Amino acid sequence: MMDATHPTDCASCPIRDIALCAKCDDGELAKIARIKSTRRFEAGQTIAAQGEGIPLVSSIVDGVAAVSRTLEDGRTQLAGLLFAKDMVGAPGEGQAAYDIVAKTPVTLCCFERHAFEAHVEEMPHLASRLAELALDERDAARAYLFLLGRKTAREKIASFLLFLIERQRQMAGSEAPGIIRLPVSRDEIGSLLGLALETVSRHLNGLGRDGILQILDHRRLRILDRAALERSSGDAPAPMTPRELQVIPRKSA
Amino acid sequence: MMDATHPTDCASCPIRDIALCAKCDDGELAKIARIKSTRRFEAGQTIAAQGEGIPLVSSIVDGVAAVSRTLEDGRTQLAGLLFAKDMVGAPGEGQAAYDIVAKTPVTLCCFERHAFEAHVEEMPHLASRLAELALDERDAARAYLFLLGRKTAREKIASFLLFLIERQRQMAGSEAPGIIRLPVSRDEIGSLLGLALETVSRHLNGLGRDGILQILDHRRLRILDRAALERSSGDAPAPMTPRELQVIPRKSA
DNA sequence: GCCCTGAGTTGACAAATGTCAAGGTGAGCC
DNA sequence: GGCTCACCTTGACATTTGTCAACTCAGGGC
Repeated sequence: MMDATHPTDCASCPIRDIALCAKCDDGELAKIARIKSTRRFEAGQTIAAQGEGIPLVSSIVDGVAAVSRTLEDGRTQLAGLLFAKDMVGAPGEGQAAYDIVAKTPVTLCCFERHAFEAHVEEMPHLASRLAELALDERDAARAYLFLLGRKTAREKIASFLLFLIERQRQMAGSEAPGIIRLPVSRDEIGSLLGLALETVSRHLNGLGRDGILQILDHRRLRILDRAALERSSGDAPAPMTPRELQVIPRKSA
Repeated sequence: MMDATHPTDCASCPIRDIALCAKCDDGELAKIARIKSTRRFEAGQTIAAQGEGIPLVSSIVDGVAAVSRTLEDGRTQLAGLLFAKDMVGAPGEGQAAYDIVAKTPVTLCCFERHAFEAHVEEMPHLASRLAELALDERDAARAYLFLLGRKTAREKIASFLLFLIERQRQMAGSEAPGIIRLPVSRDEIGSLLGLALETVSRHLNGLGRDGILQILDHRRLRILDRAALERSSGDAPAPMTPRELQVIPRKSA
């Protein structure tokens, strides 16, 4: 289920400044480094399973994972993606609330749960950083909810692409500018957006036909017209006519 | 924008055991009580506005609020509901990420931000409780995402009702058992579920015609057949035929 | 090379949902 | 009482999207 442990150096850690340890000074860092290990998962491997206890607290150093749920009949429903700095098991979580599955090769920075929780209680830096990260993830989940509200399939897909662009920009240098790497299949994009995989395929190709993007291969797109993509997302930088205060109508069926 | 300040007693606080202060001992409680105040908002009032700084850190003591976003043209999109114990401004949040609007009368327990943040740094109980609450809210937002994935309108509505039942059960005694109070209009339910208000109305009445529930008035329902409601929610306690591992198909158009 | 598999694409059709429009109901107010 | 207004309901119709099915394409193993 998981690869060997690779101890690594915090000084060269790509998420040193944004991870749980971001506020720790060198002394504190040395303390938690003692209970630290690095783990690697290949695409497709389950990092944490719903209902199982997680003996580790960890953050994603590199790669993309999905928050998912497996139904009794074996089918899978996705509810979001996790990127560098996102936490996988958190202190105080008795057991995982859902599955976390690697969608690309994922590197995790892990701490032994029990020891980590003890450190949290004595290092205010760590506790408050933990709270900040948890609030960030809450806000990310909410932002994702806004991405899905009352939109057409095309708008959802455009929004999703913009979301990926934003995420990939944050962890800079991953790809040539203007290129999006899709970490998931058409079917999984459908699961993330509540659409059928055929609908995803059609609208992705539709955006291509409209000259907004170019499909390089199944997992890579080139954005040709970012402004048009934004207009397609339905996230109204808005018509100029101020209408009465009302709830957003879904753009169509 | 907000009512007068009403100092109240923590000993009789309905969220004493689940709020930010849950882990605080009497001494710590006394400390933070000094910077505490209670505020009340009427239904419809904006508690926090997107982009504005929030000078207070607070938790909902009673009532229901919505996480929402206002588009440039004045229309509103909802992305979730907030109940007792949920936080409204959190420590470390420079400014609100979205609007928070009261949907019923809401009572908040508020702390002056700057002083509260200082307390967080020196009280590990407070910091770790804050992190727990933030993680809870992250998980609630994710659970809500699962509620929306690849479902028909009827399934979404049934799931939403079950979600409300669960929330109302937690803050016990609010209503006779089997009665659901809807904190929002049909239009707002539509915004929460990504549906047209007419679709919400039709399926709500459809559930009524099927004997699953009874519409008492626009804001109150009686659940007549909880098991059938669960079956209608699409959250598969599942057909017994184990199928191949695949992504959940949307149940229909 | 060949076959097999998984993923993606495309088309035809059906069904669910959105849109438009008309009408109903209840609360508050004069 | 009888307004008005907001909210809800209901119907008819248009459109999007899902479903089913066939086909293509690329990769891996033998």
